[in-house]
Amino acid sequence: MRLFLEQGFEATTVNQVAEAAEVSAMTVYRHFPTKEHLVLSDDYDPDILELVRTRDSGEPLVARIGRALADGLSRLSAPELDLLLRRIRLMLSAPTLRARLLENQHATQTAVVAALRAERTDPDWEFRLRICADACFTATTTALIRWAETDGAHRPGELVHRAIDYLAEETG
Amino acid sequence: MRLFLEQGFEATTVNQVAEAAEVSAMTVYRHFPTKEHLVLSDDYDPDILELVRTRDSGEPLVARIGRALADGLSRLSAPELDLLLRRIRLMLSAPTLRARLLENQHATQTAVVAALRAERTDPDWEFRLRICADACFTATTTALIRWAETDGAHRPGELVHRAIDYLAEETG
DNA sequence: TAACATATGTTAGCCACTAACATCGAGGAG
DNA sequence: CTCCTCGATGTTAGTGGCTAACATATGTTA
Repeated sequence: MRLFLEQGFEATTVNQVAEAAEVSAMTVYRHFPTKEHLVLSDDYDPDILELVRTRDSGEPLVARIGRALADGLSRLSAPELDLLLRRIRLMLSAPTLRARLLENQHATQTAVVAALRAERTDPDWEFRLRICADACFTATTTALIRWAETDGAHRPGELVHRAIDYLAEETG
Repeated sequence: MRLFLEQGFEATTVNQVAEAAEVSAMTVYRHFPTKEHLVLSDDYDPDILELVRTRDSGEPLVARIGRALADGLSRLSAPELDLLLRRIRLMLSAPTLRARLLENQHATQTAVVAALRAERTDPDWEFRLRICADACFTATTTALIRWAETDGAHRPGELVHRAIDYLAEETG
């Protein structure tokens, strides 16, 4: 992270990271499948799933998933938020990173869908789930980007709440 | 496209594409910035923007953008749909392609936001726009994926309409 | 005909990433 | 204590995406 922030993501080679970590480049690749994974670890999934599962299943899906994500963010500690902020800034600077993040987000969305899939048996239930989960995740990401752009002024959980509210207002 | 479909995206080298096109690899790179761009051309943007702009600005945002996307898809000809279907299938098979598509989608979303930004001056108007545009674009993509998974059974425009409806039903 | 612009080819090189094999250290079996 | 095994690490060589620098050709304009 230090090297990436100092020199930029693309300008930093994996060899430099390996050198700074006092290991060989091969070792880096054994622990992180790609250079992007050095930035994006994505270990929030279990918490998110737990939050979504324990919510009232009577709520509309968007509220249920969206509020879960917002609440999850609200619980992060200051240092966790700090790391998150740095990651987002990096992400905004390197297109390949942004692409990977979107893919990560998609993976988490898939996990959420899998967790809720069994709740109903309507033929289109999974389709419905995917639509709503996607809307919530992209809203969250957009809120986080706004958070980074405004230099962490507001609380991220609050921004996500607002994003979900906007979505509700603009849906006829 | 032929080589990619025959051998898979990752197994096909740019050199092979160049050879099949009877040009040098360098020429390929001069026309397509990356290997992924050989699959993802993304020239629908102008049509989408036009459709969104000419819609009733009194509609809620999600309906406005979502219906525009659905209508745009409904207007595609059979060969265009065929190409689209092949692209989506390829995309689903190669993670790096999926990542790029999500990035493309984000670029289009940015264009839509830029087109509608001037309509209002509320402080959060752009934020609101981004949230809604994202929801509509991911819903469209999810609908298209479902379309590809069911082997083009339904009409894609219709699926997108349904996706937007679901989003409305599940937003409280 | 000459000058120029544009498209293409060639070569060499960087860097992310992989495969194959060598090495080394910690822990268990005897 | 010794030997063996196994897991983590290093080394080397290579593939393939992508770029830069320079050379060549082809068509256009003066």
